[in-house]
Amino acid sequence: MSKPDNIPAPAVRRLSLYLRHLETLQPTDRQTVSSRQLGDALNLSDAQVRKDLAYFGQFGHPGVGYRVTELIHRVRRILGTDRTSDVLLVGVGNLGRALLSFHGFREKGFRLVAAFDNDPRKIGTAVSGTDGIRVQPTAAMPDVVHTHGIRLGIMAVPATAAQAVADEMVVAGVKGILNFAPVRINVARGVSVSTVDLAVHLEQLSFQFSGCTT
Amino acid sequence: MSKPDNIPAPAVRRLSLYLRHLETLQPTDRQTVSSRQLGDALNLSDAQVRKDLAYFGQFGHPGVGYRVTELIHRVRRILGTDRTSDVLLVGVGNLGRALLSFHGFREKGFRLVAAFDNDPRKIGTAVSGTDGIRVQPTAAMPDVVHTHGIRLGIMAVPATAAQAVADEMVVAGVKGILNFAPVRINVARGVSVSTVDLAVHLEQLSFQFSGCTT
DNA sequence: TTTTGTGAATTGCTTCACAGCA
DNA sequence: TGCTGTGAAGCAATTCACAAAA
Repeated sequence: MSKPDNIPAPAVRRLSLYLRHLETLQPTDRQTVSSRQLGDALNLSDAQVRKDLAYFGQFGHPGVGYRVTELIHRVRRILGTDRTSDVLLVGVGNLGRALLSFHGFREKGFRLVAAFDNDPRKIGTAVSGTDGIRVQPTAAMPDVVHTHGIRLGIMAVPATAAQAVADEMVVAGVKGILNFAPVRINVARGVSVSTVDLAVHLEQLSFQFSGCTT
Repeated sequence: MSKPDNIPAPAVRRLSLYLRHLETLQPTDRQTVSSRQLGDALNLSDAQVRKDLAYFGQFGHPGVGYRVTELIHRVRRILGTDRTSDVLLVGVGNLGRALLSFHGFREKGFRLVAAFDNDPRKIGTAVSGTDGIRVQPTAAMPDVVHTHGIRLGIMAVPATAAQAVADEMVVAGVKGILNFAPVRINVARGVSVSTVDLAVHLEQLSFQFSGCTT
C-alpha cells in the first residue's frame, strides 16, 4: 500500500518539522490542530501543510482539523520512528563523544548502541555518559550491525578518512549515514547519506549580511 | 554593484559546496576546472554549475573553464569569508565544548572567540583545547559582541532555553544564529537563523527505507 | 576545438480556490 | 460555519541548446 513516490523532497523534510511541533502540543490539553495553526507555528501556508500531509494519506477531519495524537502516530509510522531503532557511531573524537552522550535521540526513536574508532588508545575504553558503551575497532562493525539489526550510522571522523569509513559502513550493512565530515560521500544505490557541514551553515549566515553591507 | 537579489536560495547553498570542492583542488597542480568537472564532483549538471556561478558575476573563461584560485577568492568574497570573522558560542554543554575545540572553522574564516553559559559552576572555567577561552555569563554578551565586532553566534542550549537565549543574542547585536536546539526560533527582520536538528536528519534517513520495506 | 553565459523550454513546487464533509 | 483534500493556476528552479569567446 505504498504511496506513489512522487513526493517532493521538501515535503518529507517538513514532515519531521510537523512531528516536532505536534510533540510539543501533546502535553497540552489541545486535542486537535488545524492546518492553519500548524502552518503559523512553522511559517508555512495552510495549503502547504494540507498538501504535504495529503501526500501520505488522509489524516484530517473536515470541520475539525487533525487529531494531535493520531497524527503523531501516523507521521512516526511514515518516518519509521514508531519503533525505536538502534544506531551506531564511528569516530569517537570530541564531536562523537558529545553525540554519544546526547540523550535527545532516545525520545525520537533512536538509540545509540555502539561506538567505533581505530585509534588503539581509544579501543576498549568506555564512553562516559552512555551506560557502558565501549569503543570497538571498525572491523567489528559487520558483526554488530548484524546482531543488532542496525540500519543507521553517524559518522564523525576527519574528512580525509570519511569516504573509506563510509565504505566500511556500507559493507557492514548500514543503509543510512549521517555524515559530519565536510566532504561529499559516494555510496551504492539503496544507501543514503545526509551531510551536516557546520562551516557551510556558517557561510550561509555570513552571506546574508555580506550581501547588503558592502 | 550588488547583484539583483533574484538569487535562488539553493544556488547560495551550492556556492558553499563549490568552494569546499575548489579548496580540495588547490593543493593539486590543477589550474582550472570546467563546469562539467565541478558538477561531476558534486552530482550536479554542468548547466547548473554555470547558472549558479553566473548569478554572482562572470568568473569563467570560455574554452578554458574557471581558474581555481581566482574562483576561490571570488566565492569567498561573496560569502564574506575572505576576512576572518569572530564567532561566539552560547551553551557550554557536551556539544558546545566539542564545537569550541573544533579547529576546522579556522581555515574556513571563522574564529570562536568567546563562550557563554549561565550555569554558575561553569562561569569562569577555561575550556580545554581552546587556548584560553573562559566561560562568561550571557549578561556579558553585549560588551563582547561590541568590542569584537561579532555578527555570528552558535547556540547549543536546551530547547526550552533556546528562544530566550536567541533573544538575548539578538539584543546583544548578533546578526546570524546557528541553532542546534530542536525548535523554531523567531527573530527580528535582518537577523537570520539556520537550524541543525540532528533528530530531523536521522528521521529523513529513516524515511528512505521505511518507505520501501513495509 | 572547448567551454562559458544565457534566453527558452521544461520540470517541479507552492499557492489558489472551491467542492465536499462534519 | 469550519476545515480538509485536490485539481488548476501560478511561480520558481533546473535543464536545454546555442551564440560567442578563446
